Amino acid sequence: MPECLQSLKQFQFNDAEERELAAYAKAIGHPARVRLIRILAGGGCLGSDLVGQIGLAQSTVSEHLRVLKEAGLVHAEVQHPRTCFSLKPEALDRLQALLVSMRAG
Amino acid sequence: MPECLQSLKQFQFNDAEERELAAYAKAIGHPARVRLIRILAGGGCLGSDLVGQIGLAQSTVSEHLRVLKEAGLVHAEVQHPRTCFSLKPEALDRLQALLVSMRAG
DNA sequence: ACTATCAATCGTCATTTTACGATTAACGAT
DNA sequence: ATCGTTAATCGTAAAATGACGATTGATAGT
Repeated sequence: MPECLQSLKQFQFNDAEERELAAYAKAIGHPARVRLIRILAGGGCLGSDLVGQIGLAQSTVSEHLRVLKEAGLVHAEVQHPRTCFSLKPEALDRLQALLVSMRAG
Repeated sequence: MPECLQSLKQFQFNDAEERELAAYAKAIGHPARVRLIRILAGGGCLGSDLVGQIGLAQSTVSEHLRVLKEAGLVHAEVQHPRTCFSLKPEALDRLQALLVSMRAG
């Protein structure tokens, strides 16, 4: 019997929060998307000079941005033919809060 | 010309850190793994009562645990035929630090 | 030696993700 | 009306992921 056997306490899970955290994490879980966030965190937004900053095809970058948008981490404001991308800081706040609460529970 | 055009500043990227963050996030990016972490954060560790707590097959839970181990988030100590799983808090610390530094950069 | 137990691994399948080039849509400027 | 620019979308292909049941390996107990 391992001494590490936990007291089998009742966990009250919060499905919604768990899935929320997983969704944020999944969105961030790619180097290209981390870099995109990193750039957007650097202030304001900019069209797809983003494409230049990342060594990927335009369509691929667009797809990564779509993922980030869908996860609610990034906001896009179309001003044709450009689109302005910006970080949604409140989403990162939320993510950090979820991380903390997962540890403390 | 969108007023949000950023000053095109030189970003000095830290590839290694970006990939590190992405790897952590990717590992957390699944509800089942969030739940596993959540349980393990609740103290000590326990064999695969984990399997019971999560509505998935033993082999599937084992695979999720493997992912978490590989990402360095969880530690496994084998005491045959059981294995004790435990959270590595320093990994979560690191993750949180990376998140912060990504925002500030 | 045999059995029971538990986690890892294997083989398989369906789904999702990542990436690309090509095309399309939406405008501003000429 | 045409052209250029920019981002989204489409079509496609390769790879990775998630899930399962079945099998295996490693012990402790009988």
